[in-house]
Amino acid sequence: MGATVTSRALDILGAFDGEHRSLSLTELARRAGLPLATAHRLVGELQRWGALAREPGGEYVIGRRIWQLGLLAPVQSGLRQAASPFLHDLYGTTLATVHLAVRDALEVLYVERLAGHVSVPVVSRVGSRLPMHATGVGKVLLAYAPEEVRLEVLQNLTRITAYTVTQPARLLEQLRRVRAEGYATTGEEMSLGACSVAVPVRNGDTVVAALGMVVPDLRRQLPRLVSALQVAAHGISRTLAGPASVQWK
Amino acid sequence: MGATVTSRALDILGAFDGEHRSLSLTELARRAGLPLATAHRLVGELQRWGALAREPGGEYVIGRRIWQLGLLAPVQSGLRQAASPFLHDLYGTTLATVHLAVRDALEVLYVERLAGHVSVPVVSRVGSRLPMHATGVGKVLLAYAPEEVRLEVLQNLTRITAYTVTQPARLLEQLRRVRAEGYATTGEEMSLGACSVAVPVRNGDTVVAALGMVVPDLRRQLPRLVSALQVAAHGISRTLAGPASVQWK
DNA sequence: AAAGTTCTTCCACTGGATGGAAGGAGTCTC
DNA sequence: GAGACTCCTTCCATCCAGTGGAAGAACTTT
Repeated sequence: MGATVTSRALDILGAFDGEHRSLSLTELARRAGLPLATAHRLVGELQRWGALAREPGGEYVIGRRIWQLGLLAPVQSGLRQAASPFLHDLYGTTLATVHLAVRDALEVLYVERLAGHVSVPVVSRVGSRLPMHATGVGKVLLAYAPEEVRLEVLQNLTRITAYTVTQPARLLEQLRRVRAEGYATTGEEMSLGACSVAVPVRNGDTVVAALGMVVPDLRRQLPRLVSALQVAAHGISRTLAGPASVQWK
Repeated sequence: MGATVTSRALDILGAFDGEHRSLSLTELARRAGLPLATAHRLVGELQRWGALAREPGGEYVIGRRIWQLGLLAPVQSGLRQAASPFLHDLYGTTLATVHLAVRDALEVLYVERLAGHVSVPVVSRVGSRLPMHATGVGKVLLAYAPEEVRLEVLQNLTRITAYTVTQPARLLEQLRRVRAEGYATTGEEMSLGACSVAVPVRNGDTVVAALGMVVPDLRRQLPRLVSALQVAAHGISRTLAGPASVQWK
């Protein structure tokens, strides 16, 4: 094998995801790729600490202590909190689905999402990951990502809908325009019936997040949406750079 | 020593808290009680997995992966989501600080909190823990906790303000009344200038959480607040019991 | 009651974990 | 600008915590 103990414990935690919020010991062992006895021992220890909890039915779920720890992550305590009021304003004035996302390795990680009943059905959830090349926020983040990230992503442009951009050259051209014009758009590239616009959120000079909206149709209202997004993005940037908040250092 | 590898890895994670969101390797090792070399190795592994992240300055913070995992905890995905709209309604009609909390071992764990600018300054934050005997939500949770929990808590009634109830007999009497009347109150027992009311939130027959509000003065408006809280609590209960939501099993 | 599950415990062997020590890489001090 | 800091990284011989097959307990199903 050659697996460290820590990596095994982490594999157990990694066995949980949006589709698997509660797992029996056996499932957990199988998904983590560990022998039952080993999983049993590790799971016991994780549970005692509070990383996992056991439901009445005997199944394991993520524990409160992990939830609590997660609240300390900078995504949550810095970015998310700084952005929250601006997202609400945006949502209030447009009533479209609003997204805040960061780049995590080669994917988009959704940090916050506001969606009304009215709005277009969207795939993303808070905490979920999507490919960068097919989402508005993803294109923004990719446009400002380090060269090597961009190259790697361009090598693997998987098709999701008929409109997904899968030619590296075409995407590169789009990214160039994102940098030039300050916003990105998509048209049914991730899911049919959904278009999106997104703009960068900066902290100082570096782009730290992207702010986007999803609407059924862009054509008519693009300029209006872009400026609304930019106002909000600037607000977030100012808050981030601002009075070092309460929670920095 | 006799510490398992897993426990050491967890000690590292446990070194982070609300007052220590970012730690240098040395601090981390000291707080976790580990030799530097050991901490270094474990921290590296945690970072590679995404449990920790490294800031530009070289300090470690909780990583996005932990944040993401935390979103899967039942506290978050079941209770918190079910309660959210009702909390907003409550807040909207009263403009007081609103709290949702659960019992975690012998303490109150705050799951959600809405506070306006207007409201009384309060100690609690989302994810923080406070003693049960000095908070409204705590008294509710204690009143419905298993006998053994109650006994243990009663043995250690630390004084926080001049008004904190520290006599076991007096607290027991209060808890009896909580069960009889369906709500609990506090008057400056946790922090001066703040009073609170709280009611239980049930899932079926069992009390799973407490819903509370903090106000500068109770006298005049108690009945009004209690009924508002109860309406909201019932709503939450119904949602919890309800259509098994999207996210159960 | 027999044949399934899934979970828990045990224990002799072994390879991953350990941590003191030495060596970088900055930063401050006089 | 040499010396004294602090903080981080790497190395490796020793050893103890981790391992996981197997047996058995606790259920459920047939």
